Amino acid sequence: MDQRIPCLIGLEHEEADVMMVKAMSPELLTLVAERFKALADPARLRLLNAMRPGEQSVGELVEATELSQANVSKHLAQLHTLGFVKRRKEGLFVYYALADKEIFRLCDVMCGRIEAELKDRERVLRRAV
Amino acid sequence: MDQRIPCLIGLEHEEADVMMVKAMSPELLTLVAERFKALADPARLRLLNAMRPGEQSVGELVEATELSQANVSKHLAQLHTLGFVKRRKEGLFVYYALADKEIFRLCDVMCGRIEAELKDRERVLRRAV
DNA sequence: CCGTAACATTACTGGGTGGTTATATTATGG
DNA sequence: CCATAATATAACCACCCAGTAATGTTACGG
Repeated sequence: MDQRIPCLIGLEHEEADVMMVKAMSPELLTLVAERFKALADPARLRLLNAMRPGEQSVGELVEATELSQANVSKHLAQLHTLGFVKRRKEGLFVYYALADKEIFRLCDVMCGRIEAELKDRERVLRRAV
Repeated sequence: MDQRIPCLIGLEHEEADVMMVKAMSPELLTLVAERFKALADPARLRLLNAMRPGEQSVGELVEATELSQANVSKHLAQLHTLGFVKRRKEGLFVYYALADKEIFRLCDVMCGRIEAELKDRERVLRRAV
């Protein structure tokens, strides 16, 4: 799990700096994949997004996401199992909140990729005119 | 796509700083989910991991990952479509390389979560003794 | 107690997808 | 040309999983 392998830094072949990087075992990668899978669903991302302003009850999340109650509960259970959200019970209500903000760093990176892609596509379209 | 919503900063209720953050539309979240899905598979993560040292031919990737050739080709096609890898043809061979290193920032965040989780589990175990 | 409200869980089903096997494509050497 | 090597594609199957509908659980109020 903490084995190390060489890794090119500059991506371009000119600057062939090499850094030793943690090699990831297949077992670790399986765990990582499992986490990514939790974020690989629009419904779960909408739930996480709905929690940005702060903790929300299940009912509020149902309303915000326009998903069925059963569906929301199931997705929340998954997110909770993997540690993406924390729960707090208060009477009849259960409040969910983001376990940390790291999640949106991940989303922002993905959004960056998408933006770049859209910009690229736009550039190609302009060239085609 | 560039609408803004309030978002708590400190996660703890004491410091209730609020920042306006980009709200993500369901459409954007669907695109984001699609990207995460590409990373939500052990085989594809192993392929990406195998490209850390630099570009690799399909055959090399088959050997490194111990996946079938057809399987590798299919996964590479997916990763290429979503812009995670770039290809370079040279004679009979096709060389694949990471499109950028951002990908491993993502994986490292996930690894951090897993490490924390393992540490936590360990702590609970110690307490149980 | 009992009814009800909030949430969780179960059983089920349809669509999506990872893997395999077989076949197609492309390029090279003779 | 033809055989072959490297890669891509197609067809197929088994499995997983998101959504739904129904039911279960828990807590509150009267």
